[in-house]
Amino acid sequence: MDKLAKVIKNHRKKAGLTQKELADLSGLGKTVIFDIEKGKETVQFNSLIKVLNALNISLNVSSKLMENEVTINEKS
Amino acid sequence: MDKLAKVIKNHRKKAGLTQKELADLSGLGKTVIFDIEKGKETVQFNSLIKVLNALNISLNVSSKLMENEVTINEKS
DNA sequence: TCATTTTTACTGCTAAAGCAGTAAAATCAA
DNA sequence: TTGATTTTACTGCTTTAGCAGTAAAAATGA
Repeated sequence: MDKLAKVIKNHRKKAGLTQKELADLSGLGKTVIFDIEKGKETVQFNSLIKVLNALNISLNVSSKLMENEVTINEKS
Repeated sequence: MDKLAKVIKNHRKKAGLTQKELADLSGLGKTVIFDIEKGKETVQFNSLIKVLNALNISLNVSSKLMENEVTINEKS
């Protein structure tokens, strides 16, 4: 979860956004952005998806039982 | 989100688990398992991770800004 | 250095997620 | 078909995530 936090913070920085700006862009409150980047585990999956979409980050699942990886969110 | 629901349901079936069994295995209530497989978007990220770990499904992020994909949960 | 911006952290409050219990509907297996 | 299992769906109840507001700490930059 900490890894995800770092990825998100990194992308936000590279996009030149403040936490507040990312919050507005994602349609969320600033608190959640802060919490996510802090690595808080108990956030809504929905909130995470909104942030990932705003930052154009793909979320994928894979396993030994699957031939191909599957992308969960729709932004590329 | 619907895609994720199908992946999870599929893996559960292949593992020969009922929703209740997966719930216990994940340390969650049966309601959440049902909700997740129904494609409910407003579930705790934490809950999802627990289910994915129980089913040995990797959750990964990727983007154009990243060279390599990053795995979020620790189970392979 | 000093002012401005940003981040971190805390506060109640409100909305809702998660829970077990129950029961009907659906699925499965003998 | 028939009985047992599983899934779907709904019920209150409890816990808590998310919210804005505020302010201190940290970072930025002129």
